Amino acid sequence: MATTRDELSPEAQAFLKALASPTRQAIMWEFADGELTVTEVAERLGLAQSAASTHLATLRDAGLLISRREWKTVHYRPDPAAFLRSLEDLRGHLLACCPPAETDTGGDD
Amino acid sequence: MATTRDELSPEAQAFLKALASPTRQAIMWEFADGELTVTEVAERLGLAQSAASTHLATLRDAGLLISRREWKTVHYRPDPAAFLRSLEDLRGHLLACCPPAETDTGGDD
DNA sequence: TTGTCATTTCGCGAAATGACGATATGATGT
DNA sequence: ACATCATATCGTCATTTCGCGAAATGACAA
Repeated sequence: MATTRDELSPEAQAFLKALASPTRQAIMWEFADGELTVTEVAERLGLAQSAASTHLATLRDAGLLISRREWKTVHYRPDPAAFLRSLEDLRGHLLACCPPAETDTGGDD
Repeated sequence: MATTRDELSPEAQAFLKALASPTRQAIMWEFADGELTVTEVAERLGLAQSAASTHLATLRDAGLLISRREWKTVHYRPDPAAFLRSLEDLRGHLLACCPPAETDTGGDD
């Protein structure tokens, strides 16, 4: 049983704070094309390079992205396993404190 | 199909912003006991009543809580159907942009 | 109507966030 | 060594958020 009434895991907390920003959401959606560098993200989003770097670091720290250094450039890439874990943690906590009515049609998932 | 590469639904956006606050997370976990009034939440969390009211309104606006007025007092209650919808929307978007690698360890759950 | 209780809204100051430009670090090539 | 490119970090400023107390709103009783 992974979820109690305790606080969220630090990863899930960071996950929420990271994705609460519309800018960082937009950054995440860009990764459908695969890996991206800091400069590429900055150009696509119309952000300063420093801003893109900070946001990517936040997303990496939150477990949403993985960074890989290739010579000069750093390539960022989604980490589905990690963010699915946070997502499950979050859902577990929500269902633990606030279960759907038992009188419903029955469990499906 | 509910999820495209588009932006998150406004509900899901509000959901994320609402739960990004540790204080509002703590408020949510209190609802395991059922309905709570503004004053009760303020007392349990050690918050000023006005602060509790604002946070509860934020959570309600984000679809996490439902408010029900009974005479003088307002009773708040979780809305599992709504926040599960936001959770699914969020997961759909993340899986759309960042699908788990097929060559990865393989999905098991 | 007046009075009381619970909640909401307002005003304020402190702290966090997000953007930028400028600078520092790291890696590569000459 | 120096120069260059990509990234990370720093300093600053504007905006937002979060806490509080005080005042306004709404619901009920007398």
